[in-house]
Formats: sequence, C-alpha cells, structure tokens
Amino acid sequence: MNTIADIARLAGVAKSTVSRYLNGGSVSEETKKKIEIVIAETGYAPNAFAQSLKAKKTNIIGTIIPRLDSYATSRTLIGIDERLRELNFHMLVSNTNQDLEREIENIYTLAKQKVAGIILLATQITDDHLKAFKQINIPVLLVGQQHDDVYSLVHDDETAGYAIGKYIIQRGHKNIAFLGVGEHDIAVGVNRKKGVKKAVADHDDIDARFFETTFNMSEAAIRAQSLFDEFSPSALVCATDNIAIGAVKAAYQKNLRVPEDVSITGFGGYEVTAMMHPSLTTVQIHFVDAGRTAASHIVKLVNGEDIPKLTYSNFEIILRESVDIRTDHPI
Amino acid sequence: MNTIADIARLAGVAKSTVSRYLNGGSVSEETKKKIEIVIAETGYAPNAFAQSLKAKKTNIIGTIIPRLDSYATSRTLIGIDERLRELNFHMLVSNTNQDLEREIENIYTLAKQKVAGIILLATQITDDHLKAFKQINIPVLLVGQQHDDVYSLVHDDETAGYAIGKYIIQRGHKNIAFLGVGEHDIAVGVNRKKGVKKAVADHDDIDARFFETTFNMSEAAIRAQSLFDEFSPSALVCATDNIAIGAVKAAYQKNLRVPEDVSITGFGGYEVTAMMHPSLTTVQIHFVDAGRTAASHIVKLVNGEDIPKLTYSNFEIILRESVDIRTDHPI
DNA sequence: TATCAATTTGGAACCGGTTCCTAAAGTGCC
DNA sequence: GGCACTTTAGGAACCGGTTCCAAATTGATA
Repeated sequence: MNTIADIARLAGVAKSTVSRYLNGGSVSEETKKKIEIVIAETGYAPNAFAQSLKAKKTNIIGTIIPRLDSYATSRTLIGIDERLRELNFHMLVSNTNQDLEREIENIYTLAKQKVAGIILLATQITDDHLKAFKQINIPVLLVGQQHDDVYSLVHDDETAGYAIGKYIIQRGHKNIAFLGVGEHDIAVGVNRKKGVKKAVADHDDIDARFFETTFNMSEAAIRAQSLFDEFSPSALVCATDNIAIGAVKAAYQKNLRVPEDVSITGFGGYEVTAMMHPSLTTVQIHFVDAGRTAASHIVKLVNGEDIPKLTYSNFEIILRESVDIRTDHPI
Repeated sequence: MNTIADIARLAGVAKSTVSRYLNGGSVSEETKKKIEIVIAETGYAPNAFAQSLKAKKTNIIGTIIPRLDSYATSRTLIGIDERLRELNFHMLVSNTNQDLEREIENIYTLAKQKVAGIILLATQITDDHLKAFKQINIPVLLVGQQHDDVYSLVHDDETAGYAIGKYIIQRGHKNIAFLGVGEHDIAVGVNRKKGVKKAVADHDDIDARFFETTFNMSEAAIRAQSLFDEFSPSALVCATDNIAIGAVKAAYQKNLRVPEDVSITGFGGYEVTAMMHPSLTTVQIHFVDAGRTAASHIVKLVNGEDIPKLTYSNFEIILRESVDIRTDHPI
C-alpha cells in the first residue's frame, strides 16, 4: 500500500498539495492532472486512521444492541444502516447478548474507537449508563427506551398497548389475559402492559389478568399452557409476536381453537405472523422507519444540529384472523 | 480527553515509559505505581487511531452480509461476534442489501478502514470479488460459498439436500416437488437442489419436479399455490424454512392438510419452525457454531497461522410433524 | 572498589495524513 | 512596466501513539 508521500513523489509535488487535491483545496488544473494520473495508476486510498487521528473523529456510528436474533433488532438495524449509508457514515454493531455490564463496557470501547456517535437499542437505563454517557462526551441516542437526560426515540408502547387493549374490548371480550415480560424492560415489560391496563380501566366489566414470561418462544409456550390452566381468557394479548407464536402453539396443544375459543394478539408485526395459521392480529411497529430516523438523528447530533429530545415512532394495528368477535356481548 | 503526553507529564516520566507500562515493557515497580495512579485518576484511554496508525492494523474484523433480516445471518453473526469477543476482536457489520456492487464496494471500504480481516457471507463469487480480494491484501474468509482461491467455510448444502431427499423417499413419497431459489445463489439455489436431485436419482420410481421462487415468504406462498395447481406432490421439499412457511400457508389456503395430504420440509432450523402447527421437519444448520468457527479461522489467518482451505459446517435433520409416511408404498 | 552486564529511562524518529504559514507565480489595472 | 492582489505550491509542525537507540542507574561479580 502506498502513502500520500509516495503519490507526491511520483507526481513530483509536495504531499500537502496531494492532500489539498484530495480535500478540495486550490490546485491548478495542470497539477490536478498529474496527481489524478498517479492516483489512478497506484489505486491509492488514504489511510483512514491517519485521517481520523488528526480529525479526532470518524464517520462510524456505533450501534449497541441487546441481541441479534430478534426481528425488531434486525429491522431497526436495516433502517439505521440504510440511512447511514445515504449520509456517508458506517455502522459498527456491538452485540451485548442482553448483558448489562457488557453494554456499559461497549459504550466505553466504542468511545475509545472514536466513533462519531452511539445508537443504543436499550432495554433499561441505569446510573452506570448515565455516567458512561457523561464521560465519553460523544452524542448518544437511545432507541426503545426513554430518559430525560438523553436523546431518545421510543416506540410509543403505551399508546400502542392502549390501542390493542381497546380493540380487544371493542370486540366484546370480557376475560382478557395479558402475557408480558418482566418489568426490567421498560418498553416491553412496563409500558405495553400499562397501556393495556389503561384500556381495561376505561371499562368496569372486564376481568383482566396479567402474566409474565420471557422473550423466548418456547418458554412463552410453556407459560401460556399453565396460564390456560389457571384462567380461561377469551382473549390473550401478548407483549411480543414471539410470545404470541408460543401462545398459539400452546392453544393448539390444549385443543383450544384460535380464534373461536381464544383470540390471540401479538406485538411487533414480524413477517411470519402473516403466514401463520391463523394469521396473527398484531401491533405493527415500523422498525425500519424508526431505524432510519435514529440514523438521521444521530448524524444531526454529530454535526452539532439540534433535534427533539424525545421522538415517537409510528405503529398500526394489523387486523388478521386470530381475533374473534364475541357476539354474546354487544360490541 | 487526555493523551499519553499528559499522563507522562503528570507522572513525571517520559511518554515512552508510559507506553512501555501500557504494553508490558520493562518498568520499575516504583514507576509503575506512579503511572497507575495518574491513569486511574484521569481515566485515560489510549487513542485507538494513533495505535493503529503505527501498528498498521486494527483488531476489527469486517463482516459483509447480504441481508440483516434473515435468521441464518443473525445466527451466524451471533457466533462470529461471540467468538471474536473471546479473541479480543471487534465485529464491524456491513449490510449490502443483496446488492452485488455494494458488496464489492464494501470490500474496498473495509480495507480502507484497515480491518484486520474480512468475513464475507457470500451468495456468489464473481471475478470482481477475486480482483478485490487480491488487491486489498487482507485475509478473507467466505462463509456459505466456496471458491478454490479463497478460504471458505460452507454449510454442506449438497449433502444436506441429499439427506433430506433420501429421508423423504424413505418415507414412501413418490411424487416430490422441490421449491428452491434461482441458481445465482450457489449454496441455496444450486447445491441444495443438486443434493435432492442426487437422492432422487438413486431411485427409478420417483416423479420429482423442481420449482423456483425467492427468499421471500409471501412470494413463496404464492408460488407454492400455483405449484399445487400444476402438480400434486405428496411431499414438498423447500430450500429454506421461510419458503416452507409460505408453502404451509399455501397448503392451508388450498385446503390441503399438512402432513396428511402433503408433507412439507424446510431448511435452516429457524426457531419458529418448532412452534408452527404442524411443527416443521427441517434440516438444521448450526449457524452459531459456523459463525464461531468462521471467527476463529479469520483470526488465525490474521495471525498468519494456517487453516484448511475449505471447512464444512454441521447439519442435522430435525424430525417433527410436517412429514407423513405414505403407507400405500413400502418403506 | 572497579568492572561488566542487566535493567530502567528518556529522547528522537516515525506512522500517514492535515493544516498553517510563507514564498513564488500568475493576473489585472493604471 | 510596475504595483497590488489572488492563486498555487512547498515546508514544517502537528495529531497521539510506538519503537529504537543510547544513556543512566542498578546489581552482581571478581
């Protein structure tokens, strides 16, 4: 690999001239030609490190994610990547495997790598997070969680939870179960549940019960089975599509027909939910769009522009086959 | 942020001494203490660029992937990331969105970023690829595709295809359809089909027909429907799990029972295939393990160690509910 | 105590770019 | 043709580390 000094020597100019040529300074047409030819011949590409060393900045955005094998994560990453590419940035992905300590560690590592900004697909924000954000002095954007001290982009989980709860109630369901996850996850564990609870609270004739499982499909299936043993809901609202898929499986195993015996809804809008039998009514979150917005925002922050402290992404309820009307109750 | 010169000044030593302290050269106990204290107080972290500039190398492995929203990709990335972390390397992900030109472009960009090595989850290898590999002078490992001139790790698609074909034939099926993808994808489009064809060729009483669709679930469902119109297979072997999921959907829409009327198999071992109704018999490829192996291999290459030019990853057939025995034919 | 080897330390050069400053060349106007 | 002003080009310093080399210190041995 050759350096700028080689190019300068071959073209018979000073390296500052070559640098100016590359960065658009004032260079005569004649000199431009000479340099152009040498660069074309040698296939010269500037050393990104030497550039970054001086500039004290890269065009890399670090993205920290809790897990890779999640539809939500993948789709969000696609959006981030797409938009960053348009803005001439790169995406460096760091997976934490849902380990909070590794999350903190990654923040510092990315800072050391001098990424221009960090997008954190967060599940919860601790004091250690805030301390890290303060120390690294690099723009940070949270996705999926909100904190007053940090720029955030959140899926409007509570409103979405409210909407799906409302919908189920409108379909005449009175015995409603909610299968969620632990409250350590603010967005999924707390806000979605809160929204559903709020919808339930609007009515005084609903028997709603709240259960908990993990993000894992198989575990959700097992939990749903025991749920069906202790309670016979006419509708089961699940906090994620994966949980809903497990619940549908559990229903089959219990010989419950979906939606005739029990209606089931998901949350996320994963592609496979359209292909299931029955296809799943679910809350679709526009992850790719959210990712694109996140990318736009972090780049603005990097460039010193201002953005709103808090942004909401969009959602819509996709009506499919897994929810039935209870005609024994008026709609 | 402070530099090594600051630390040296505060500790009252030369910066070469601090550098030696950090990199394990000979430093007296007394000096070590002094430097240690200053570093602890300042929270000093070396500038990775300055280090890389001199070392002409990073501890970053670039991974180029065709798409992010694929189970196979996610799982492989998890394995790569996991193992790289153990080996003290980082993973930089570049998504090409199945655009071959962008793939080439990414190879050069990563080289410019001075990544230590590149793992390419490839779908096909063109002359442009080979040219790029030659020019960048950085170790490259292909995953999922094989080429004689490049180190490769392949899922043994042909053998796996042969195995699933053999299995279906053993279950007594005579009218077999294969729903694959275009031949531009060597692993999925060519090798899996080739394996199945080979299994069919071992017998002379099989009517096997081969169809094509894309990797997209919905498109696969549409293709499967028209397939059922033109041919009535007792078994449908699909080239990916996503295609199989679409096929199952199509079967329902055609009022065909799975597996009573038509047996369906997948390829990949995606988690959701266990939760479907009926659960899907599929070829499970151990993507995470493959990713781990890929990471180990690329690091060995980076360190100048030798590895086999070609490595095969493992697979196994997961027997579930979507395949029936045809008792009208002897097994 | 003198000599020599081993350990520790500091200074300077270097990695490959960018940028500032100054000098030289080119241009326009009177 | 001379003067002022603008372009263009070169040289040197700098970014923040690592490494080589030589000097200084320590310790062991005779």
